[in-house]
Amino acid sequence: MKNVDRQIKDITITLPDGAQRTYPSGTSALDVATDISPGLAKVVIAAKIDGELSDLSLPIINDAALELVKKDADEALELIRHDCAHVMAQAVQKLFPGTQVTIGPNIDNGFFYDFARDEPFSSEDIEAIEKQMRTIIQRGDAFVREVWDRDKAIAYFKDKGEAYKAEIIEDLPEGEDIKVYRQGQGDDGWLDLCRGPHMPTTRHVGDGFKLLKVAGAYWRGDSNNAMLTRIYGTAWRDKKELKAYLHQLEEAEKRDHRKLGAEMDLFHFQPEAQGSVFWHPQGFTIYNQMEGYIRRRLNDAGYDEIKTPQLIDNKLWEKSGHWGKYRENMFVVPDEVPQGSDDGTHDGPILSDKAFEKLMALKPMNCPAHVQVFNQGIKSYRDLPIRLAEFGCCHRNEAHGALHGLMRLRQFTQDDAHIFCTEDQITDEAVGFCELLQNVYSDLGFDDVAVALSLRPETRVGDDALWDKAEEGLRKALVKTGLEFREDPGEGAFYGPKIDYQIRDAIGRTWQCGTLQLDFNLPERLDASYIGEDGNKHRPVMLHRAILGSLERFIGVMIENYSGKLPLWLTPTQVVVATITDKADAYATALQEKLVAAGVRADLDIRNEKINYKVREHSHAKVPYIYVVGAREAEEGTVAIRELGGKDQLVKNVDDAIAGLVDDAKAPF
RNA sequence: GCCGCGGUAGCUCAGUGGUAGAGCGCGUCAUUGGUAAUGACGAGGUCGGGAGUUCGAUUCUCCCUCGUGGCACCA
Repeated sequence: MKNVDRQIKDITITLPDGAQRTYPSGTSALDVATDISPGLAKVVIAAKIDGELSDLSLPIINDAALELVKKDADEALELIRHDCAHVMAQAVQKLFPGTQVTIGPNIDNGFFYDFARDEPFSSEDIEAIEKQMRTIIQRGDAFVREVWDRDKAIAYFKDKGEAYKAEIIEDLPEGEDIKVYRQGQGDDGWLDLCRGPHMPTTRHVGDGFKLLKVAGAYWRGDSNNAMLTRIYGTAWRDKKELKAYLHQLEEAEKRDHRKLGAEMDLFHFQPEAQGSVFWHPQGFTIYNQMEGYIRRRLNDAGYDEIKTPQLIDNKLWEKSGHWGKYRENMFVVPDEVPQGSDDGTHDGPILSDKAFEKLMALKPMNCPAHVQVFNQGIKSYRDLPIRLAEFGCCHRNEAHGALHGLMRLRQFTQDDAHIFCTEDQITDEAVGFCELLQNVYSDLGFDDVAVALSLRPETRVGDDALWDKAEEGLRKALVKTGLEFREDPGEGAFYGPKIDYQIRDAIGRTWQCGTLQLDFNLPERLDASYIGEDGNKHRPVMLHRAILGSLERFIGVMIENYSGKLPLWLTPTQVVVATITDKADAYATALQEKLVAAGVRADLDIRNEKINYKVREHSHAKVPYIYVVGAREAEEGTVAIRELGGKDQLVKNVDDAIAGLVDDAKAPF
């Protein structure tokens, strides 16, 4: 056994099954594993000492609980990915001397490493790096942990030209161990500043990894800093797991709402209106169904729907504070008739110098306009709460790089509403909203909702008593609705605490859609008031709230969640009546008309094509039902129903079929 | 906005320093067929825009533009 010379005392090692073993102090986890069985020693990759993941080789000084971590453990992926990042960095520096390393953390499903290099990495470079990584892994160099003196470490990295690493060490708190992990010897040697732990050797990384993409990233995530080159990779226990993950990526790509949107003829984008949607008839059917559904829900929950102007004088935006805080995201329009020209060429300046004297802005939010509606007339405490809803079309001047299909637009429609209430009504209103939101998400097929309560930030408006009341009001509401939630101190907006709702989709991605935000600021700025029981003026509390967030974006999320196979009530074309021969044309036409009359979105396909062709085409278009009719059905007054993806047909008489379909196609509310 | 990659027919993509090709789709004709590809023929492209190099540019270079993957942003 190693380290016997350092033996001072015996320590007790407790294994997960409760068994206790005695070893000399300084024994490593690997020693323990070897002692238990040589076979075990071969498959362990790390240790958990008193619950903390550590290197196998680390000497254990005192009594400890020890868990030996094998490749099938959850923690194994962390280790594999992190080691893989080290191997990648070594490969990069071997192939591209002069490249500086910066940071390389694990992320979901993989890792990245940021490098500072003048030239970007080409796809051939990436292949070469991967090849080099395999060489390093096959060599099976041991990861060796060393603790360095701080100044020595800084000097070492500075001397090597690793300015970023030196900077990282300089920023580490005084007194923290500067740990370095070395892998390989001489020419094939490499080391990196690292918190660890690592697996025993590079060979343990295995072959379940792949480099995925190269991207730019700012040093320390700050756009004022230098742009580094980031290489993303994914790593798994073995090739099989890797393959499964890559397959999953492909599947996710197939669901991309932009791709499905084009295939299903739902909408398009074009350069003349970047970031804004051209809805096609099929897509707008979905949009209208969604809007109608939310409208019914809001109406039922006691909201009043309004519509407010698109273009509003910037004076209002100044008053609301948006001009100061949000201007760079606003589209500003001069309130001036563009200049004509006498000769009809329109060559002259479009606007006069005075154009800037009066500016209008396309609204980026609806709230100031809603306060204007509230402010009309005198409100009594008896009128509260007042809930004003609007399918508000907003324009935001988003950075070009941020635009992404329906998910991030410059013009979008919020299912927005503002509740004006008293401080005492906060909890009831929040409860009401939470319930409404849960019902809506559940109707739309999202049952996994994560809730976060964001509390007061450093800089804020409103006194602490108000914040106390507001935060407590929201907390109480969440407890009352029985929703599980997390609290995020300091994450609230400057104008009030908020609740954010995240839904999880069919492939595990999360989307932040719903929100409930208290606002102490805007009623003050825009002088909203009501007359209280005491006959005096009071400020109402304002709640901003949305369930879908953006109608467009939510439809994008729905398309991806359902892979385009939306619930029947949202599907643009619910059924196609398709004929086998033209002998059934008249019967099919009558059937389709009957369906339409019953409120079903039904198309007719009496083209001169074979039934195979029609079935294939409509299946591709994801039409949920195909009603096939031929001479037989025409004679018997029936229809052969083919469900999307199904192989069998169900023959029903026409009236039963229609009644059943109408029932299935009912909106959930 | 920043870094990288890309833009060739309606769509997906191949290709070349001598003005272009496939599959699907589209049109016409034939086919009257029973549940995911019937056959034949045909139309369709200033190869994203501009400038440069060249006898000649879709191809090479530069600029612009749009898209895209990240980063930053998302009061």
